[in-house]
Amino acid sequence: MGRKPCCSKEGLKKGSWTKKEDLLLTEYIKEYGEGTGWRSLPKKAGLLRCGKSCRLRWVNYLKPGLNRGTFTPEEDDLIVRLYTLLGSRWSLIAGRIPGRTDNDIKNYWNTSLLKKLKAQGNEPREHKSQAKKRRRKEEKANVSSQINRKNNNENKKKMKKEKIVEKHNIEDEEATKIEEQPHAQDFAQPVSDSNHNFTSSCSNQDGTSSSTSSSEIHSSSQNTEYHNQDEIFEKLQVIDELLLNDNCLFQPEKCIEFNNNENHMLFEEVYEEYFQLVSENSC
DNA sequence: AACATTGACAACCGCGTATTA
DNA sequence: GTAATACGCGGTTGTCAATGT
Repeated sequence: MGRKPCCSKEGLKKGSWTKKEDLLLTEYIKEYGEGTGWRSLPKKAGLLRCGKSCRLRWVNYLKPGLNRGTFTPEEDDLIVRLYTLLGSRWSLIAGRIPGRTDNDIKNYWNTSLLKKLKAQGNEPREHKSQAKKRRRKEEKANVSSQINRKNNNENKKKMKKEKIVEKHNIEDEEATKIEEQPHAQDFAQPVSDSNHNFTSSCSNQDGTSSSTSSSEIHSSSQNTEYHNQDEIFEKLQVIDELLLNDNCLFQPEKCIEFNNNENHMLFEEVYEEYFQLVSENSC
């Protein structure tokens, strides 16, 4: 079964979006919301664009509440820490940084932050998942060059089988990792969840999903030998409280106001302690 | 002034997964 | 149970403005 393209490419516009297109998309979503299906949206909104392209434009550029200002040192720090823990799971990282999108962070990481860190001699180690990905890519490249096209189908079947086995191996490894570092994943839970109790679904590297609630995290942390897990959890809760506050630290227009109030002092204090604890754990 | 290089960011593409029929 | 479809993610490429030569 060949996968069809997400949409017919014929007659569809590509490249930069015009103001008129932005307006059409914004107006449509304002009226009907995001949940009406991206595929059918362009036609309904009068756009000659692929639904995928519309989604991307909305999510990364037009959506209200996006922070398009320069990255603050706090955000830099947060990104580096989360990258160390999660690798290039940009959407998860973005979920912890209000107003920033995965694309934003990914671009910033690739164009600025990584260079900055290299210059400082603080280049982060390649994350486990990244190393695995890289190896798989290299292997794939080698294998594909050797595959005899006549036997392509057979090889595909074989690879499919191998993938299943590999998937199981990854799952085993993830499970082991969680056992070894009980809360490495916990830091990936979005701060901006509306229910605000850390209940969230989390996409794993292999694409599987898991969900954890704060109570589960808390109770499991009590069973761990890591003495500071509870403390980290508490700090995270405080940070979340502060981030969900109207005077969110990462909204630049509110920064001045924020800098002057007590919450900011508290945030800095808790933030400092939080990263100390995370550092101890992630090293 | 003209061209080359670099940096930042927007957008595209392909893949994996979830959902639907 | 399976194929078709839709969505979301991460890697990569394209574009354009700023800067250097």
